[in-house]
Amino acid sequence: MNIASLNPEDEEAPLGALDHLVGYHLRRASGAFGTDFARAMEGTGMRQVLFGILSVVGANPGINQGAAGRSLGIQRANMVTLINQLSDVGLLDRQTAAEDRRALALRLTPAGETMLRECLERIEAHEEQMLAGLTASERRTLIALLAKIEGRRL
Amino acid sequence: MNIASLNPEDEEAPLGALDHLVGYHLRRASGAFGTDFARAMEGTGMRQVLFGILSVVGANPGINQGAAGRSLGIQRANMVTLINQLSDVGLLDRQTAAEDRRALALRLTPAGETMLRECLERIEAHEEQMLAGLTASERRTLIALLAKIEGRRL
DNA sequence: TATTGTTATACTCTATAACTATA
DNA sequence: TATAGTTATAGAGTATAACAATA
Repeated sequence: MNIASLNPEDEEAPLGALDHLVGYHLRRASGAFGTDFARAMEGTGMRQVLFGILSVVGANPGINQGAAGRSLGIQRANMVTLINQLSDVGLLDRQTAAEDRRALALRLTPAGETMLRECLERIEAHEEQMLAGLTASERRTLIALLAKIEGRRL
Repeated sequence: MNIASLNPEDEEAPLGALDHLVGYHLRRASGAFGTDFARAMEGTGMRQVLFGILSVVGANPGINQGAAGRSLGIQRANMVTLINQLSDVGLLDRQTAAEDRRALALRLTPAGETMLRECLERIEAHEEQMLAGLTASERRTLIALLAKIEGRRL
């Protein structure tokens, strides 16, 4: 019963250079979060992007579709379908903006407010589970480091 | 000249609850890395997934297609197309494994070795740029924290 | 002219189910 | 029966270009 064969098939194979790359670990960690997020949202119809929109609109009632997208890094063209989806299920209300008749002002419906609140509860449990291995201080550090990286996008 | 209007359109709108969620910041940071990775790889035809495969195969010559996928979190079915792409451009060699005629043993071609080496150079510059705001110690911390999170996937 | 939202489109990544050939 | 690879397919995220209405 040898501990490791030359061609490892039971243990995970070493990753090579990849293992030292921040980008790789970001991708895997983000993917793991995404998968568990989907599981946590089961039955609600919410996804990461859609919840993001609910959150921003909830925090900025009457915000323009474009501005909401910009704050989330979502392109104009892609916002259309996403807003349609939220509107179609009655979570979001869109009306031509009074000051600028090109723009659409977004607001949560009462159902949208409820959905935001209920999802947030589930998400907090999901984050708690995904971050169980990290102390409160480590979680703060992690967010701070990630925020620095995001900043470099713009 | 007021600092912030009630309906912010020039500044970025606040994100609401989203801003305290690790999952959100992971997604944005990972996306930023992905975009810059693509820019850094321009002209090579390499993408994050494909480079990952090159790296693992390079570190484990003769590894089975399935084992390579498992170590990267890529499903069997999706490996097929990816390996085809690498094989089609002559970066990767696949041969029926001697010990198990169901399996395919993967190896880098000389061109694959070169591609791996050259991409790695570009990637190191790309990571350096994306992480310019972080000290060496912060980078180590970040990788360590991310690794803990990934572990929770399996 | 520039901007808001829209349509059309295409590419990548990921996921599931069913098949084949070997073991 | 189980495993390695394959095929087919579908959903989701993101990207670009071109257009209409409004500013």
